[in-house]
This record gives sequence, structure tokens and C-alpha cells, in this order.
Amino acid sequence: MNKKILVVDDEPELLKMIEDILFSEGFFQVYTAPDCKKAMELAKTQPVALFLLDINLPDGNGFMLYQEIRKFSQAPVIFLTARGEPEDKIRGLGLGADDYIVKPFLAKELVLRIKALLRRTYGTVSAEMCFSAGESKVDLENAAVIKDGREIPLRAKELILIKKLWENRNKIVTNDALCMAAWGDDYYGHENNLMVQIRHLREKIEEDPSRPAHIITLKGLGYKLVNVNE
Amino acid sequence: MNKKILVVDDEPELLKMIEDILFSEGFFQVYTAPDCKKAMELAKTQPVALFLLDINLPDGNGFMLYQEIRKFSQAPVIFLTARGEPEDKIRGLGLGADDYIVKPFLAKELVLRIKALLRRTYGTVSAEMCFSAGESKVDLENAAVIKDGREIPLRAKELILIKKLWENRNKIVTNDALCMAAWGDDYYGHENNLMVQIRHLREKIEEDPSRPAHIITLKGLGYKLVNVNE
DNA sequence: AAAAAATTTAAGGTTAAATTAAGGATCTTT
DNA sequence: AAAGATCCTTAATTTAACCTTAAATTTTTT
Repeated sequence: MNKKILVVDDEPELLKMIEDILFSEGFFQVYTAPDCKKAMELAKTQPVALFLLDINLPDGNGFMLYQEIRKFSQAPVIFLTARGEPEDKIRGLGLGADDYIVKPFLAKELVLRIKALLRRTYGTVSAEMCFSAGESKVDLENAAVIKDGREIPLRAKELILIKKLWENRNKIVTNDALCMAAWGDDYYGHENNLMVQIRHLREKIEEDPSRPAHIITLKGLGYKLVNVNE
Repeated sequence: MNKKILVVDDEPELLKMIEDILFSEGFFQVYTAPDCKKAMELAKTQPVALFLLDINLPDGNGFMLYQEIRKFSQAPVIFLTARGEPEDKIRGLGLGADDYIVKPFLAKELVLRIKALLRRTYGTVSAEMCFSAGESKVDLENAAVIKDGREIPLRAKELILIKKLWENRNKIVTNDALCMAAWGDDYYGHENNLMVQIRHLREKIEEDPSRPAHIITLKGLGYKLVNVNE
């Protein structure tokens, strides 16, 4: 799972309920907001994968909020609405929203719709192919790092290594394990090669490649990818 | 447009109505079937981009049909249902269906839902059969590039390849994926052929074909279409 | 302070991709 | 059915990106 979901609704009980439902389904990163203002703050600072927006909000409406969000995010949006009239539905969908759910709804319906949308949008509900490392964003699917707004391509070996590190983030990965991932089980070349590749990765990802904050060395043990977030 | 849609419903008037709605929206390839048997025949012989399935059919039900379809197609499915009970909706969505529409529905709602799903699934709907790449404009529908006011025709293979790249713009497309798109799953010709075709495309699209700004190479990974806009 | 481990840089080798041109297909026209 | 044009594929060569190696340097550990 591991996809951040932002829920905006002014009913605290409903908010809590949705949070519980999603948590029990493995969506551990659920953010909630009671109004547009709070929602925008969160949306701008967090990489949200999906939005659940109530249409009636104390300081505006979901449609307005939707248009604000679209200015910086392409993530799918589901509207929550107490009204069930076709006109409303279309108004939401016409804007480009991806779905809507009429209150009251069944827990299962909510979960299934969210999963369906995440699957459609990101190809999968689980495996995360993007992460941020401080200022940089790493896109494993597209073999690219975005740093200072610039897109720097990753090369084949670099991609294999950073993938391995990401899969084992916050854990030590031995030099052997990294070499095996990149060069196969029967690699006995100079281990120094690995260090050169690590250097290249650091140059692309780290602020200061010589003082790495993400790909850290554990002398005699291996490397570890830290301070990274989905 | 150019996306084939298969509609399965046993009410001939509804079938006709949907066909008309979609045709007027530019979906020129709409197939209709009154029952499961006919639907399967069509589904197996035609490359369908989206399915609209009624739940009640004379020789079975939409859910059954859905499971049959899923055996060979990943295209999105929208259920049409006269019943509005949550259980039914979930049953449909639980299977993996992407949406459902409760009859009676508004023409506009149908169209918007179809477009939303096509956009999600294929990254693009109809209108995006044209795009610009710097100075050049590529018209996929008419298989032509407009460069310096001149219209340069695209050839068959070139068209397939640029389409594939456009559908996956800003993403890596492996050489394998490109070869498969152009020459089928069982192509064992010289892979160099692909590069020749890429060269031709670059000559037609790029300012300086030897320093491509749009069709870029990711050595060992594939090609990527970048800096393009609808 | 010496030894060990990791870093760093740049040059050389390797391999994937680019390039060019010619020979086959295929489609059109007569 | 033959000629001509267009398009596609193959092949041989060149280019350039990438990977590896090595040697000098720095950092960490003993």
C-alpha cells in the first residue's frame, strides 16, 4: 500500500471512521483535514496519492478545492457527497474528478473504489516506485532524479543499485548484496566498481555528494539508504 | 478517438441510444452485443479498449461475462445496472470492475465516466491525437508531422512507434515494447531495425536529429518521449 | 602512526546505439 | 503483368555513452 491519502470533511466522526477503515486496510498514511485551508496546507507539503473531498465544507466547497489542487497535483480525486442528484455528480466528474461516493456509504465500497483508482492511476496498489530524498525526488519507474527542478537520467547500473537500496531502505545492504544485484551471483571484479557507481548515485541524489545524507556508508558492513520518504 | 468500445445489453433501444451518444462524441468504433455469447465473439476478435456491460443478460450475467473477459483483456469495464443496492455495486467493483452506472443515466454522465476511465487507463482520450514537440506538430490521426509549415507524412512503422511513445510519454519504453508494438510478439529480426525507424522519426520531428530533444535514448533501458505537449 | 577501508578522479575498454547505404518487399500505376 | 515508386529490412561501419579499472587520496580504525 504505502500511498498517502488526504481526506477532507468537516464531520469529525466521519473523518475518524474513514481513517480507521483505511488504516485497517493497510493505508497507513492517511491525512485528514476539516476545511479547505487546512487541506491546502497539507496538500502542498505532502505528496498525496489520492484525495477524498467532501463537497460541503465550512470555508468553501469541494469543487473549488478541487480546482486549487489540480494546479499542482495530478492525483485522482473522489468526491464525497450527501446529495445524490445527477447534476451534482456530473459537475464533479465534468471537472475531471475520477469518482464520487454518495453518503452514507459502506466501508467496503469506499475501500474498493480507492483501490480501483489507485490501481488505475499508478498501475498498482502497493509497490512504490517513487521516493523523495531531501530535496531530490527519485523516480524508479522512469529512471530519473529530479533535483532543483532538473531531471537527471539514471543509468542502468545506477538504477539497479538504487532500487536495491530502496527496497531495503533503512537497512544495511552489504556490498556483496549490491554487487550481486548489479552484476550477478558470480561477480568477482574489483569491488571498487561498486563504489564508483555509489559515487555517481550520490552525485545525482545528494545535496553534497561528499557528505551524503541519504546513501550512507557503514564501514565494513555496507551501505544504507536513509532519510527517504515515499 | 479511435478507441473501440464494446457495449453489451439486451435492450435494443438502449444499445442504439448509447451508440448514438458515443458516436456523436467521436467514438466511431462502438460495437454492440445483445448477449454474452455474441459479446465474447466480438471481444475475442476485436481489440476492445473499454467494456460497458449490463448485469442482467438473457444468457448469463455481467459478472460472469466480466470474469470471462478478464481472462484475456485488461481493458476497463463499466457495469450498467438497473438495481442500485450497495451490495450489487460492491459485487461489481469487488471483481475489479472500474465503475458502474445506474440506469437510468444521463448521456453526459455516461460520456464523462467513459472519458475519465480512458484517460486513466491509456493516459489519453480522443482529442489527444495531436501533440507538439518543440517546433514540430505531430498529427497521429493523419499520420503527418508539420515542421516549418511543411507537412511531412509519417510511414506505417513510424506511426506505430511514435504512437507508442506518445501513449507512454515521459516514461521509458523498452526496445522490446517498441519492437512488439511494431512487429508483433514474435519478432526476431535485427533489433537495429528499430534504431533505423527511430532515426527516421527523429529526422522528421527533431530540429537536429543527431541531438534529439524529444525522442531521447536511455542506453540499456529504452527510449523516452519528452518535452511534448498536447 | 600505521593499517585498513572507502573515496575520488580520470583514462581506457566495451558495448549499445547511431549512421549510412544498399538490397528486398510491397504497393501503384500503366 | 511489368515498371516504377515507395517503404522496410539488413548489414557494415562509426560513434558515443557507459562501465570498469587503476592509482592517488582521504577517512576511519586499531
